[in-house]
Amino acid sequence: MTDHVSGKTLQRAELARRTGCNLETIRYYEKTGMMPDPPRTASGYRVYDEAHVSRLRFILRARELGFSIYGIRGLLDLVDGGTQTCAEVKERTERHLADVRAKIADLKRIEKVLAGTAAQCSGEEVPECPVLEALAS
Amino acid sequence: MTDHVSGKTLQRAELARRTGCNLETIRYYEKTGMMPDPPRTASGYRVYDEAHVSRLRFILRARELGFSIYGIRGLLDLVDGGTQTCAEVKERTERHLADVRAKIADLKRIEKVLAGTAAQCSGEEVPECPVLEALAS
DNA sequence: CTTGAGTCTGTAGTTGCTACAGACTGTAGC
DNA sequence: GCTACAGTCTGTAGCAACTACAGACTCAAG
Repeated sequence: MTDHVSGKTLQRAELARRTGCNLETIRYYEKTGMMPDPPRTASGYRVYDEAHVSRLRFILRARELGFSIYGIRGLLDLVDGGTQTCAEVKERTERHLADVRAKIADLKRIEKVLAGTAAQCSGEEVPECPVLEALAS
Repeated sequence: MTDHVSGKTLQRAELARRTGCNLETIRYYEKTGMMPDPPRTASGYRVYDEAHVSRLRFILRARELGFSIYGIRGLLDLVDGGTQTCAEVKERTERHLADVRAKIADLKRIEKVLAGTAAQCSGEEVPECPVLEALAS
């Protein structure tokens, strides 16, 4: 662990700490090909640099925005593919945006039902609970 | 399969068809204790009745409303527990409602970011894509 | 030279299903 | 009665997207 190749190098735990990513998740992203296989020390320890930090942040940010692994991989392919075809990125983003909006609509429908039935509850110990009735009917 | 005990009896496939539930999911709900172990024919075939249909519909409806298996199990316990303490059902519903609302808020935030960045896209093949920039920064 | 923290690997667990494989059963036609 | 075929049975493996071990190794400090 005394490799000082060029610039700052990080171990896995440091990368995790700096990105807020779970330690094991880093290995998972590597296994799934989203993160590149990092160089290793003679004893096999992974060595990361600032490029890895950026890459991981990109992935985490996309995750935060609800992109699936599959979707992120697509985005990364575009990034890695040299020519970044903005139109394609835009299209994917908008498709994802449509998904997000559909999910919001779904949840709002659910919210309405839940709020409506809960509001009917007296809170008393009555034999008929409006929520359970709503679910059963 | 010539058991006519009392009332209409259904096989698994019929129960699935009538509730819109996947065939295998029924077995899964049985295994996880949400559906009761149904009686069997001499040869081991599961036999369902209208009570099972209702129960399964209850479960599916709760799933639709985003309750987790764990949450549904709680609801079912209350149902099965004789005295249905409405107050408790209400409390659980409201807790779930809060979860749903939090999820909506989350998705709205995501929507905003996605819509904002996508709007900046020219769609042209420019070297800097605003979406990718937004993710990377 | 030992101790303790960090890392390595592979694998199993999570949630909520879904989809098999391979054996059995039930029914209809001939 | 026999055969074909659909339906059922079981256990187990797979999906996403991680997360959490166990058991072996390595590294730096005291």
